[in-house]
Amino acid sequence: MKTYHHPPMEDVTLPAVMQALADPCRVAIVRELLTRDVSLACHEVPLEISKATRSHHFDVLRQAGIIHTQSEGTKCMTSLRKKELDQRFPGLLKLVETEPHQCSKS
Amino acid sequence: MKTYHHPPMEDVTLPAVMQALADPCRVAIVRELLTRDVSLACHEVPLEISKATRSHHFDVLRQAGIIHTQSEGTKCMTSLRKKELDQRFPGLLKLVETEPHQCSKS
DNA sequence: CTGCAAGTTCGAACTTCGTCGAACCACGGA
DNA sequence: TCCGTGGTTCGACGAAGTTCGAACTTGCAG
Repeated sequence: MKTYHHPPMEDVTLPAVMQALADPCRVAIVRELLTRDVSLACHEVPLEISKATRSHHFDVLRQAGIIHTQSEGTKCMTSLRKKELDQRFPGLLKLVETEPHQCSKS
Repeated sequence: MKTYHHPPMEDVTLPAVMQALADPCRVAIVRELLTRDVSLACHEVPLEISKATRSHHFDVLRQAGIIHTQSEGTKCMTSLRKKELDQRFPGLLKLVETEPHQCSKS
């Protein structure tokens, strides 16, 4: 059973978070988590990209402190670190939530 | 006298803005403009980078719709597109303002 | 045990980014 | 008219990021 590393929120910097959210796919992932407000398995987020790329994007978000991942059997359940994010970067998630945008595949 | 192109705010996307703010130097520039609340010439922002790189960063911020630049004699005065940004991405500038961070040169 | 489904890891190809020096341009002052 | 200052542009470079297929791992169902 795989374990994941999640950085403590105080180590997360603004540029790092911005970097993570600078990709439309990753914004789409965060939005999905925001609007459905539950844990999701990676493959449940609708994206037209390969498994490998998908895994990579979740990696980036995790290292940026934005999501939390946990193995459950053969799946890996992902949730937003919502409370912590709201405390450290107030308003950030709201930006992602309300912004009208499009999800392309790159 | 050089003129600059400034994208209309409705064309600015969240990933693009995030991308622009994903660099510590550029965050530092925006912060400087925020806290001093005036137009500044490029060279007045304290950064340990070359002229060329500085020009590049201002370019990126301008294309991302974050700053406005105007020639004045031999200088170019730069200001934040504060009102527009606050309307399109409420809370964004506040994030930049309040986040404790460090400006390294890369 | 076998097979499948969900994810991860690896390596490769490719693109984009950050940085700089050098050359250049344009304005203003002496 | 010549010079200095403030910025831009160009070309180059290495570092970093994106994407994929293929091979691998792990747990579950039958």
